[in-house]
Amino acid sequence: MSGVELPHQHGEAQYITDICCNLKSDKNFYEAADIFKQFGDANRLKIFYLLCHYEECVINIAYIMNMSSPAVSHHLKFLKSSGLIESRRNGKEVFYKMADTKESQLLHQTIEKLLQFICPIDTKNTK
Amino acid sequence: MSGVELPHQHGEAQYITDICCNLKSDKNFYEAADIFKQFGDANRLKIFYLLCHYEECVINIAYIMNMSSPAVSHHLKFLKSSGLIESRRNGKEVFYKMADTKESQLLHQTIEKLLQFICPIDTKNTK
DNA sequence: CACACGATTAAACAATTACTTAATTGTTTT
DNA sequence: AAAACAATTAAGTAATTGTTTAATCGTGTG
Repeated sequence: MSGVELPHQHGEAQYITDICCNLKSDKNFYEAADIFKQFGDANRLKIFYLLCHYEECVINIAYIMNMSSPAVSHHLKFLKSSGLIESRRNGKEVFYKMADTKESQLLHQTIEKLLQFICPIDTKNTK
Repeated sequence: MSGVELPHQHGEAQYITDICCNLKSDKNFYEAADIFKQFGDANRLKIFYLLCHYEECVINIAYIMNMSSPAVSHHLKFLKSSGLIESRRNGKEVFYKMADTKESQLLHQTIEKLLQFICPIDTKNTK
């Protein structure tokens, strides 16, 4: 994978090869995109944000989010499929919280920073 | 906004109020979700990643991505609408690159880290 | 000015997604 | 075992999205 010939030459063609190599290995990008996709929906983003701070059962999440249980369950399943949250059953209830992984921590940090950028005041006093 | 009564009591109800307050201010989350949405598509993620490293014209991006110009143009418009990339026209060509903003830098960092988590080997030698 | 080329837009389509309601599963209590 | 409650799954639907092809816009050149 050396000597990529681009249609237009702008002087960076010799370096672009490295990036091309990375871009060719699609799999990693699809996996990363799958994680970002989770936060592309505001409700799912809010649920994850909530679960970064507290462990909660579906009923309470639904109440806080002002959503139906099935809708919440759907989002939780989605988030869990990407390994971003984890669950434990306690009797009739299932508790969800942020997964204890590098990915989740990274994304949580990113979300906090992003919210600060978007509105410094609103997030100033966040616990 | 004090004293949120949750359907189920698990001992954290008194703290959950703060988070509820944040969650109520939907606008910020929708704005954040809009940014994450950009990276929920692998092709758009790759395009942004590319533009974090190089400034390129549409034809070259399309060639590298193995996509049609209209498809690329569509994604570029999408990315630009979120302020993640910027463009300049030079003659017949329009060059795109990562925007010089906190948001873009944050997301770029996050993407790099995430790719490392996903596959440490592939991204070890990335320039 | 006509033409070529790069980029964008429009229209159309297949695929995906988020939600609702209804039905089902799993667990606890009586 | 039956009833009650929490959670999930299924079916269906409206809305959104990513892509293709064709047409249009902008800029530079013969």
